[in-house]
Amino acid sequence: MEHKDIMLRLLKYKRMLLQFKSMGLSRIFSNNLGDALGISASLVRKDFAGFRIQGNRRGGYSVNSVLERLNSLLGDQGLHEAVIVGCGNLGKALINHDFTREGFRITACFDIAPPEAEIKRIPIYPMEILKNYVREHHITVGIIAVPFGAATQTRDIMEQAGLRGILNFAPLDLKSTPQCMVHNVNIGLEIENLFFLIHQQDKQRQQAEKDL
Amino acid sequence: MEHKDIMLRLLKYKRMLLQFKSMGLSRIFSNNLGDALGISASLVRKDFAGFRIQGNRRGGYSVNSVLERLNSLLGDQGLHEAVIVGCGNLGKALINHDFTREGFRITACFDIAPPEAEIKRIPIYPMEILKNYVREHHITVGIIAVPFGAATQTRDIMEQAGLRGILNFAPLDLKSTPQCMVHNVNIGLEIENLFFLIHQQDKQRQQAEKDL
DNA sequence: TAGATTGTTAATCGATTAACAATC
DNA sequence: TAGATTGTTAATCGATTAACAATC
Repeated sequence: MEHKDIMLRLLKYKRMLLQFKSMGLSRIFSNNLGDALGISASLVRKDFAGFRIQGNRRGGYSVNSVLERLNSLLGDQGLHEAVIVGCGNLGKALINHDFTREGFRITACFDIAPPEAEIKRIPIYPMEILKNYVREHHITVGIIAVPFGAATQTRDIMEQAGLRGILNFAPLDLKSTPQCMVHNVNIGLEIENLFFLIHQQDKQRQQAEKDL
Repeated sequence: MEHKDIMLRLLKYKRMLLQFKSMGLSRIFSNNLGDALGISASLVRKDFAGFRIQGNRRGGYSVNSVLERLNSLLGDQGLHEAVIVGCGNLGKALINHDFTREGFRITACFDIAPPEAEIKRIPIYPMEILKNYVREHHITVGIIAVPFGAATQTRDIMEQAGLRGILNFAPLDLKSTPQCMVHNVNIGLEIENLFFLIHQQDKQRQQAEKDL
């Protein structure tokens, strides 16, 4: 968990620093960054120290040099490329979305039965082509946007095709392997969780009223 | 963090137990559940004990009675209802998605300029109506599917409308308040994180090769 | 210099795991 | 009974925070 979390924080530092930079700031304190990200200044300094990002004991950190270091750490080789598997509602929505600001773009979509040849210049191919496409274009990351029932099989096909990372939107936890890392985003579970947490809050507040 | 995580686990227990039940199992061991969810048997037993879910020292847990207890804990008052704000690509995709299996349904969508009057029988209203709608229908949870620039303002409008929980898909972290809890799902960040983790893996493997 | 902030170490905190006695 | 599994306590682990000396 450590690794995954600290990595995410590095990305957040980068985004926040870009924002600070666009606002004209050239120096920043661990304090500011912590506040902006909702974490402690200690943690910012610890993270930075761990990745040999150095500051100045008087004037804080230089926005530019931190960004430089972060870019070299994050492997800032321009725009990344990813593919989508599953051209239903969610798949189409993702195709239509512009992720260039986020640092990557969707180059193709795959489906057992492509509903169209292309959407917004992005081609939709049958699944059989996936493996070749991944090889030829050196794709490493794919998104699963297929229904529940097809997800497990799709995952395995994608791993066999040589993909190294998968973001899964199907409503079940797919497992990672050493060859292929899977992160799961379960929208339904997140919503249900909110209902549950609110329910809990209400129960606690009612209890608190009783106690008076 | 504890609370959020253990709650999510309770939901996962429930889903997994429903699956076991549909497969005809009536009793289950902490062992089985742990394996299925990728956590330790100890943790399952600890979670259960914490919520007074009791098992039998010989025969494990009764699927039905655990489910009963979970349902009463999770406040299983039938199908929950949520609304969406933002009727772009993602908003439309979510409207079209059927979440009944996940325990809730979308009852309405809101947009500053509704592109259509309804989609799949789900009405799309102008933002001005949100507050009244939330009050009249006792809605507690909403989904943000608006662009980056509109997100912060939208969040505040939703809180003022009386929503208690928000799932945010806009690419920035919105903050929670005591009145309104926000969970952020940043798709772009998740994808970038995968690229980054793969990059790290490659660096480590290259290093390992060198060390030979 | 005095003041402020980093870099780093030690303390804290919480979650997970291991171990084992209780017991069905 | 013997065996197996829970329930619970203690140990571990890792991440975060607090504190403070170093230093710009």
